[in-house]
Amino acid sequence: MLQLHDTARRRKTPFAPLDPERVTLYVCGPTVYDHIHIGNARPLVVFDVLARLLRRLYPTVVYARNLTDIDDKILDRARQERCAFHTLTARYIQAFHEVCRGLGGLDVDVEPCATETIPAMLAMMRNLLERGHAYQADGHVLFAVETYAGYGELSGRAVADLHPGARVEVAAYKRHPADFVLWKPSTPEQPGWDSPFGRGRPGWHLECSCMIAQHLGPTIDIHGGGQDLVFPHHENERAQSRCAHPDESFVRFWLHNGYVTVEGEKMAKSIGNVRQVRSLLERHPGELLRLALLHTHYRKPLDWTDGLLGQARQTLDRLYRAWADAGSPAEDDAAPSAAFMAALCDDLNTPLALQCLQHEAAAMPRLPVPQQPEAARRLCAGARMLGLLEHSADAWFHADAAAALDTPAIEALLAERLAARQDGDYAAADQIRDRLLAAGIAVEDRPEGSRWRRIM
RNA sequence: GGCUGAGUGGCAGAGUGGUCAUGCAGCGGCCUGCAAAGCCGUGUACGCCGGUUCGAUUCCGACCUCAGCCUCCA
Repeated sequence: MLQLHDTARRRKTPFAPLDPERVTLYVCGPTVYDHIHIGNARPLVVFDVLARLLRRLYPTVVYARNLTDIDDKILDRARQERCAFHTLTARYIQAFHEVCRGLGGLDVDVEPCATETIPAMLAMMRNLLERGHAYQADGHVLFAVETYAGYGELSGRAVADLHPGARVEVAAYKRHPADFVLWKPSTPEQPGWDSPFGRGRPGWHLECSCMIAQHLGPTIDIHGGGQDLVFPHHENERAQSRCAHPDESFVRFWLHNGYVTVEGEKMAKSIGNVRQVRSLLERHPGELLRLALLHTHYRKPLDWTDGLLGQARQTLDRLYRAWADAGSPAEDDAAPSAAFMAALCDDLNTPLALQCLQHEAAAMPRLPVPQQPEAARRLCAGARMLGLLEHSADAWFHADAAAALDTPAIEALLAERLAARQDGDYAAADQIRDRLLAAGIAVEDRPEGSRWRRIM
């Protein structure tokens, strides 16, 4: 049985989809104005694992992740770079897709863009205006938070507790300081869409509400995102969607992942410690980054350090080794162990699930040989739900990641070493081994012969 | 100030009202020409103060510390 921590209820709750034949999942995707960093990647990886789990438990899962491709940050950036906003977004959408591939198949079923959802946004605004939940002022369409009694329920805030203007001056045209923008006017040089409210562009919160309604339906099972989106983004989404569709609950389970810090500090451009996924992928396999992100429970803070990557490397090497020693069997329909599934079903406890895999890997050599392939298939099935063991062990250990020596050179040195060993010239053999080690190649002598692997 | 979350052994990180996390690092052993890998064994822990309890790291309360949010940052 699957249970998930729901932010609105503030506790783990047994999960059952509205329609057991069609589970719906929506995750807030990136605003495409820059390359994504490791903090952005955390929800992508976490909810990818959730999607893989759901796909195993239910016949159909529809997973949507949006691209916010119209936003003031995008416009600012495009102005700086003196290019059209869609040129900028096209570039970063492509970069985003490359990173998704690098992280190992962060595939979604639907990937809507905000700019393709404008008609639905106009319709929702008309709806909210008719119902009296929105008003027009100074070229804007604004949502009136005081018309929705449930405002603040998700984030646990009372409207009175908000300190509006704490960071940003309140616009004079707002009826209530907490009112937020659904539609804002564009100047002639800014991109905009013609509408009954004048030429303008949508507010951020409205985009997500409409993409959800259009692609998944008025009420979805799970909405995920980073913890920082709880307020105001998700609180506002919830308010406008519930007011536009009063008979619908909008989202049945809200899931939020914790923040990523770098060496104990907040990741920020001003500190200069932003870890872009693109750069990390140049130095590390995607599976390593995945494992590092899944090593901590998704709701907890995660501190990104070099030690974390080293640890992930150890764990993955161990899994690959155990799997390879049992013949690297893999079957698409193999089932993970019950313990592994129980861990994932308990609010996506990936650290515990990884422990299960490590147990299974360690127990493998002690099993009678005929049972080993089945155990290895189980291990692989679990690992692949986490997006791990997707390569062959050979490719994993021998990957040519800008190493000092290429594979033929390594094989030649190993042949030379073997000859020295056979001659009893261990000094020469050890010298070659040291040379390989200095080049990042570890050698293991096994009964059937020497084998090698790249180390970090 | 308000809201939300977090504080576990040298490090990372699960879990639990009273016997085990696990991995890395350490130590001892097996294996090895020596290593590596693997295996076996082994030590160290639950922020602080109270309360409930036969017994609390686990439940309750206060406190301390850290992080995030408080109008558009995953």
